[in-house]
Amino acid sequence: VPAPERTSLVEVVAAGCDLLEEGGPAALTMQAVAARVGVRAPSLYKKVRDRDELLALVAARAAEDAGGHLAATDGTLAGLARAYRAFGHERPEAFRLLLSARPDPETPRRVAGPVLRAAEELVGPDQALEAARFVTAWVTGFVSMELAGAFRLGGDLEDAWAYGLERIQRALTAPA
Amino acid sequence: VPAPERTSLVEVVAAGCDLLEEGGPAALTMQAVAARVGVRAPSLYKKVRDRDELLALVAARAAEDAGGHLAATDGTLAGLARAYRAFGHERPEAFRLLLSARPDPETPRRVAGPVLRAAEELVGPDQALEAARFVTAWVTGFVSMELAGAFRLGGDLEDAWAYGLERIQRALTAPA
DNA sequence: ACCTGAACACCGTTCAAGT
DNA sequence: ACCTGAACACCGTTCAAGT
Repeated sequence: VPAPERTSLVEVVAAGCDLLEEGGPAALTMQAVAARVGVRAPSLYKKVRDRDELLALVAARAAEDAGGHLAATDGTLAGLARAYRAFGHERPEAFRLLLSARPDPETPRRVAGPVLRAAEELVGPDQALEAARFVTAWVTGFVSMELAGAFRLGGDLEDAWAYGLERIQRALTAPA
Repeated sequence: VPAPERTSLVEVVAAGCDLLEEGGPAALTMQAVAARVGVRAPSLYKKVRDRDELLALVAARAAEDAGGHLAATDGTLAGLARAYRAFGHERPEAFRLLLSARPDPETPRRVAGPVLRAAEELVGPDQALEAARFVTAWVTGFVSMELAGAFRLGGDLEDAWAYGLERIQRALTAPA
C-alpha cells in the first residue's frame, strides 16, 4: 500500500539551514529538523543518508546563496569582496560552514567564476588564478576572523577593511 | 579523609590536544580524555567546568604553541607567514580550533605581538595595526582554505602562496 | 511506500556513596 | 578530598511493525 510523502528533501534542507543559522551546528539535530518539517526523526533517513549528508546539502545551499550575492554585484573585485563580506554578516553560520564542510565540487566553481573573471580583468589571464586566490584568501580570512571576534587589539574594523581592499587593488594593478 | 589527585589539569588539556589532532573535535569526548589520563569521565569535572571550558583550554594551548612557532622566526613578515602556515600544516585541527573557539583574551595578544612589530617595521606605527590585520587575514584565509580543500580549480598552491606573499610585501612597501 | 515507536549505542553531566 | 557507578536527558541511527 503506497503512502504519500509528508515532506520533501528541499523542505528538509531548508529546515536545516534555518536551524543552523538560529543556533549553530549543534542546533541542527535530526530531531529538530524532523519536528520542523512535521515528521519524526527516523523518516528523515528516507531523504538523507545521515546527518553528515544533510550538513553537506545545507553547505551546498549556502554556497549557492553566496553565489547569488556575488552575481548581484557590479563584478568588480571591490564589489565582489563587499558582497561576500555582507553574506558573512547576514548568515554567519552558513559562512562558517562553507569553510569547514565540503559541498559537492560543482557548486564552488560557480562561486569562484565571478572572482576569476574580475581578477582576469585586472591582471590578465596568466595571473588570474593566483590573483583570484589572493583576494579570496584575504576576504575569507578577514570575515572569518571578524565573525570569530579575533580582531581584539582595538582600532576600527572598517578602516582595516578599507585599508586591505585598497592595498589589494594597488598590489594587483601596480607594475611588476 | 583526603585523597590524592590521580591526574592534573595540564595532563587533561594535553590529552585533549592529542585527541583533537588525532580525530577532530568529535573525538575529543570527556570519556576519551578520561580514559587517556587513567580516570573516569565524572572525575574530569574536578578540573574543568564542562567540555566547552576544556575546548577553550585546548584552544589556549594551541595559541601558545602557534606563538612559539612565530617567536622562532627571523621576525620578518615573510618568516612569520611561513611559520604560521607551517603550524597549520603540522596541527590542522588546532589551527581550525583557533579560528572557531575563543581562548582567553590574553594569549592571542602574545601571538599578535610579533606580527605587529614586523608590520610596524615595514609601514611605520601609524598603519601598523591595519597592515598587520591585512597580512594576518590573508594568511589565515589562505591556510584555512588550503586545509579545507577549498582551492579546487587546479594550479599550483605554492605558486599561489608565493604570489600572495610577494604582492603583500609589494603593497605594503609601495609608496602611497 | 512512507511513517513510526521502540530499541541500541553513545554522549555530557549530576550526585550520592565509597575510600 | 578525590574518585566512582548509577542515573538522567539527549543524540544519531536501525528496524520491525503499522497503514
